[in-house]
Amino acid sequence: MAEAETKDPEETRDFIRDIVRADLAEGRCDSVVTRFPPEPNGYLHIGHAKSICLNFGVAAEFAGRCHLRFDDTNPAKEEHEYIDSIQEDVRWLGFDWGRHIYFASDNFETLYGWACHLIRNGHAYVDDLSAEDTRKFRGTLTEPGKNSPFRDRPADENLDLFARMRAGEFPDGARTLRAKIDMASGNINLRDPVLYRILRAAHPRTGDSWCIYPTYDYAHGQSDAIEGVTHSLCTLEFADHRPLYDWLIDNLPTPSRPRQYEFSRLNLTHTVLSKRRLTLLVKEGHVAGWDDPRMPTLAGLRRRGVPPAAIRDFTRRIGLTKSDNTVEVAALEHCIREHLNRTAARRLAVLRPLKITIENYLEGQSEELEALNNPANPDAGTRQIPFSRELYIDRADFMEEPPKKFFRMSPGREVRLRYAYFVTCREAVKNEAGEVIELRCTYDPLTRGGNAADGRKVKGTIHWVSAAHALTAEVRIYDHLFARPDPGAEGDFLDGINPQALGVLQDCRLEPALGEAPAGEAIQFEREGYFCLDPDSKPGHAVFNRTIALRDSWAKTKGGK
RNA sequence: UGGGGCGUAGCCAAGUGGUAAGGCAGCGGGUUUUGAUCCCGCGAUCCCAGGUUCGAUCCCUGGCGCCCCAGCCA
Repeated sequence: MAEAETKDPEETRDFIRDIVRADLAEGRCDSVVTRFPPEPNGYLHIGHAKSICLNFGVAAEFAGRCHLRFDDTNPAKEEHEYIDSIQEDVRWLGFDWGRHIYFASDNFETLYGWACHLIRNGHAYVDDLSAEDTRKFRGTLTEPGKNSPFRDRPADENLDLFARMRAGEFPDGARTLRAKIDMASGNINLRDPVLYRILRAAHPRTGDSWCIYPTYDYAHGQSDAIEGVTHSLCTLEFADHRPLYDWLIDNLPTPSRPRQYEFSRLNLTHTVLSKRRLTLLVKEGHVAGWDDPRMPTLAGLRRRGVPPAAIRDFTRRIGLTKSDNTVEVAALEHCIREHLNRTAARRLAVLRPLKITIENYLEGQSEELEALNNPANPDAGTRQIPFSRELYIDRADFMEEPPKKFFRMSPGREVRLRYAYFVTCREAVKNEAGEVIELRCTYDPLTRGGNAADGRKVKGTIHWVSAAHALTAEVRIYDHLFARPDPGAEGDFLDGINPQALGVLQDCRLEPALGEAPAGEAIQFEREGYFCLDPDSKPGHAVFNRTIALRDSWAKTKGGK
């Protein structure tokens, strides 16, 4: 039922799928092999979801396969925690790499041998230039670089030096292995790019068995070739690297010839999607962690209660092109509401309780009323909700002096309590400070279930909960992490953090059926939004996260006035 | 004054020599025991200027604008 998702190659069309389709049709490859290649130096976010859905999606649609490969070539930044979280997040998103999990580090020995191959053919050399001098020799965007004085060392000397780099004879940064291409190229990536650097750092997988590590440019394409990847899909900023990608494949005895294609990365309003910035938010404590529900990380979205199917649908709807784009969060929010509306069970919960007393309802009496679990889905069945003399309604549903078009409770007005009775507010009781602390009401016994025997109508329907039967809970309300749509467009992006992004309501009252809510399951609190139980919950202290509010056109009219 | 990429509605995005899909947002209206959902309706001198053509968003030429690249990060 939730399978509105397509497996038909004709359904989703974009320039990448067109290329794959043509390659298959014209025999340039027998089957398609893609890969999702994260570096384990942070948590996955919704931008990665776009790439994951593309790579695994294309593989599934064309009956190929998609590998999960970790580009673990920089032990200075990588951690095992990330290797684990990435796998968990990809699985949660709904994808399965089967036995095809790989690590660039598995290829270190092969890569080393191929580097020697490059040296022997005069395609690479050991350079003694410091990092600073390397930069100086590289030239600028408009001026060509200069050849390193070490550029023309004989192959034997290079081979010897390279072996000694590996053996640990030189300090970090003392030498590099560079491809010998063209220091005058307009493409800076071709100005003798570094292939290996000396770096003494414990690697999450190879430990301290290496002190030289291949760079991305050297490891990535070769890993693709070793795995038999046919279509290496990456984001636009790597387009400049493609000539180098191809040059390496051309000059190495790789078992296959992968092709790289680039698409534009996702940008979303009201949040940040750069690993650097997300890491900063976590490390500096601006959020509670990578899985903070305000974060655009998959872990954060999961904890927030966003269904993975909504994310998949979102990535499909935004399309795939090479144009820079910033998608409005509203588009994501739409997908979330759409999926939740179909699946979430409905419950009544009062977030800001205001007590009301039904004066003509007998003290000590109570009854059970039947309520639909999901009006959109009859199969979801019904449940019983207790009703009694003392109830809670939301403070926002009462106004002593209501403006025009306010359909909720106010003195003298009759409204419907959902699934219960019509009630009329007779009096607002105030404290010394003049604040309304209780409403005295009467009910019409002939409206049980919410329909009047005489057919009279009522403008508003509000939710409620029986005071004596209610559960109390904490509810966390989330808003956009950044108030501006474009954080950091001017000044430090951290200054744009929305202080209102997290709001905590401590004294919420829930209908009893909510006592059985399993963690993570989406529930609609009627007239409020979609919520799910947070793992912070303890016995006797439930904590709910608001995944997303229901659309609220009343707030719009009210605010627009 | 180098190299690469991109310019179709507020935001995504199809299309392609014959006169502009769809989604999101917005705005109106209808249904409604969630002011939700659902349903209906409304928006484009296709970056600009020349040229080719019976006809150009699409082809050609020249502009303009935006993004990326000078890590021993990925």
